[in-house]
Amino acid sequence: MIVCMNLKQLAKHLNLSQTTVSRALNGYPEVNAETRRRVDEVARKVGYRPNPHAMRLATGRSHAIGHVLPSDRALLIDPHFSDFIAGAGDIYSANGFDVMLHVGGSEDEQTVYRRYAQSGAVDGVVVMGPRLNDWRINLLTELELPFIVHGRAGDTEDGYAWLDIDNRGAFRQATKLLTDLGHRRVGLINGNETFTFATHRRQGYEEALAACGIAPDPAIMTSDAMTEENGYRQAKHLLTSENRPSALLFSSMLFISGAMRAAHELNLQIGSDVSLIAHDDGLPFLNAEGLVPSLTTMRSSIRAAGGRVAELLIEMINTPDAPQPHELWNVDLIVRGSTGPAPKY
Amino acid sequence: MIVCMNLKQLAKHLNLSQTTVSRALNGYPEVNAETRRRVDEVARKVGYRPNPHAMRLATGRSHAIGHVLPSDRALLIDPHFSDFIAGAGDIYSANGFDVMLHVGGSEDEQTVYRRYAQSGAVDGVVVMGPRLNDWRINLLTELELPFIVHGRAGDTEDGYAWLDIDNRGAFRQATKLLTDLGHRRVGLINGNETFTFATHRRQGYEEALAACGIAPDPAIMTSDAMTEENGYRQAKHLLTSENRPSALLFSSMLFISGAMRAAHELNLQIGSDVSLIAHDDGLPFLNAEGLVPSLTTMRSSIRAAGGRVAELLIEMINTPDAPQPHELWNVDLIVRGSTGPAPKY
DNA sequence: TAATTTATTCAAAGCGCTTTGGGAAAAATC
DNA sequence: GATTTTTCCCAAAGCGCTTTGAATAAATTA
Repeated sequence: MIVCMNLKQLAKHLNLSQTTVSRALNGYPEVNAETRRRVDEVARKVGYRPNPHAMRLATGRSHAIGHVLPSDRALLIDPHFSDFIAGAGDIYSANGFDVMLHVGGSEDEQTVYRRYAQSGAVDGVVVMGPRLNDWRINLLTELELPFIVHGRAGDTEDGYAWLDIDNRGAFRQATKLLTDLGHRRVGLINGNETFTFATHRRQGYEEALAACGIAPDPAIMTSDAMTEENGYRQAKHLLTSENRPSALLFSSMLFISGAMRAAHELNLQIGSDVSLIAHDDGLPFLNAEGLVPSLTTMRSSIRAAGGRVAELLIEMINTPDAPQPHELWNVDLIVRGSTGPAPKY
Repeated sequence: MIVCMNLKQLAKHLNLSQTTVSRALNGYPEVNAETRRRVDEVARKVGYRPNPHAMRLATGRSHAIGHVLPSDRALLIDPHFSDFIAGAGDIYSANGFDVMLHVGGSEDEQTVYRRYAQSGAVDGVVVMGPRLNDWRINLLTELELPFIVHGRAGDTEDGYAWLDIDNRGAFRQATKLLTDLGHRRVGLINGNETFTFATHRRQGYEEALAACGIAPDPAIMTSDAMTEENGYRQAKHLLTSENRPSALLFSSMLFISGAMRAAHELNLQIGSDVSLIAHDDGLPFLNAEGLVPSLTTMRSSIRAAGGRVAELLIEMINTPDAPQPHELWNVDLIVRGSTGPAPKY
């Protein structure tokens, strides 16, 4: 391993005590300005880096954030995770935080959280993909481990920190766009509704329909893992059904290519025979604008959310007594080529 | 925070010295069987968990593996990362290893590795998405930080541990399948060729063409980020070109839905007018079998690779003097509906 | 000038674990 | 029975950092 100077050596080198050097480096006030300058300079010159383990042991703070991915790997998490973490990662490293990632494995999720809390392995955790009344919230509260939820756990919004996008509003607005265009039969191809975000989306959709006096029809509403294949299957199914919808709303871009295939196969012109809108998390490998026709979307960057979630959590860790942050992000509806007036028969 | 018993308390509770308790728990031989039993039992009963920071400080081993994702986030990494880490995660946690993840941020990648090595923050790292003559290999070798590469860094295969799939063989075989079917003009829609895997794939493709006496034609070979949009654009471009290819080879499933859209738009029947083969990493949201027609693929689970890479790295860490592992995995060619005999004109 | 603050620094005591170097029984060997 | 070995356990010394409690010198106040 590489040679590495420790505090004691650095102190001797500087003819100072460890105490003073430590204080100088950590910005404590009781150290002479000139001394601090010297310490900083020499430390930089010799490339001194405090041993993180020693630091953690001494302070009890780990400067690490935990991300625990469920072992059943709900499909939601999958492609979205790397984007979220990419956003969060910038903030973490800018603040000197490490990410401790735990994926699946034999140890069950609950045990991992308990271990984290007990051992101080992390200073806080991010809860992703919350479900209705998610058990993690109770557990983490009980463990007194700082945490923030990306999303919400159903309709209880108090008692925990969260950042969510306005899924309900987005789907209300998108549905309204369609009804305004004259569509009376709008199908919903939703993600798995055990996830809160999917429930919210359905609610928004139903609210908008209700505003037009349209009763939601379960026959054209599906709730399923967000995959290309399901997109194809559900779209094909709905578009070939009796009294087929003239517009479809998708909970994810992952559905979309499948759905477009289905439409092509059925010789339905997208944007005229059938209108499509998808929620777009901004996945880098799937660009709504590049489709033909370009896709009308509800857009919200999951990456940006990752960054903000990280910021909020770090603030919470640094100021434990501050009130819990709640942020509800607006979702932009971007109208492009895949939506058009309802066809007249 | 939750109460937490430490070794000292546990020892007192057991009327033993810390030494003995520590040894009992860590399986050292010089402790009486009956004593060990007692220790284990009580430890389990009170839910004792050693403080990881203290352990790390004392042993100098972190029991953590580092994954550093480049800040420029080459698109390759993105959707594949979560799958890889899902496979690795199981192994890590089964062996008591944590994952330390670093994504982007201001600190540059090299500094992160240096920090890891110097501070012992991780016991080893996984290098993902290697490029030709990847600088990380030299750096990590120099730092004497155990590492394993998922993929290879060009044609130097010695001097570092790696696990790779036989990209060259796979593309040779796939190309051969097409030429055997009578295709004489086969297009290649490759990933970015600064990545080794993409170079190898091109080589395999060219070898198979050469075997039939076909000279590779740069006009029908592209190298680009693996996105849906690029799949569409490149396929459309190639399929509308003068003397268009009758078959296309894709480096990723991410290209595929775009390409199929293009084919549909051009009214080309997949499997007869144009044959398609894609490399399939087994991304959970994109299933080759579910497409219509089902897709002929070169299949290799990135998740399984993640698991094996983790295993190998842990072995390397535990037995530093063992020879460096090299594993080249075979890739299965699964023939489905998207390939057929070359059309006769 | 004496008494009090203030500004700097330091020695030493942890943080909770592993590990070294003994040491006292118990067992084995002579 | 005396000596050596083995078995089992312990006290204490780190690992490299932070932090407490004092100490010294300089500056201020009385």
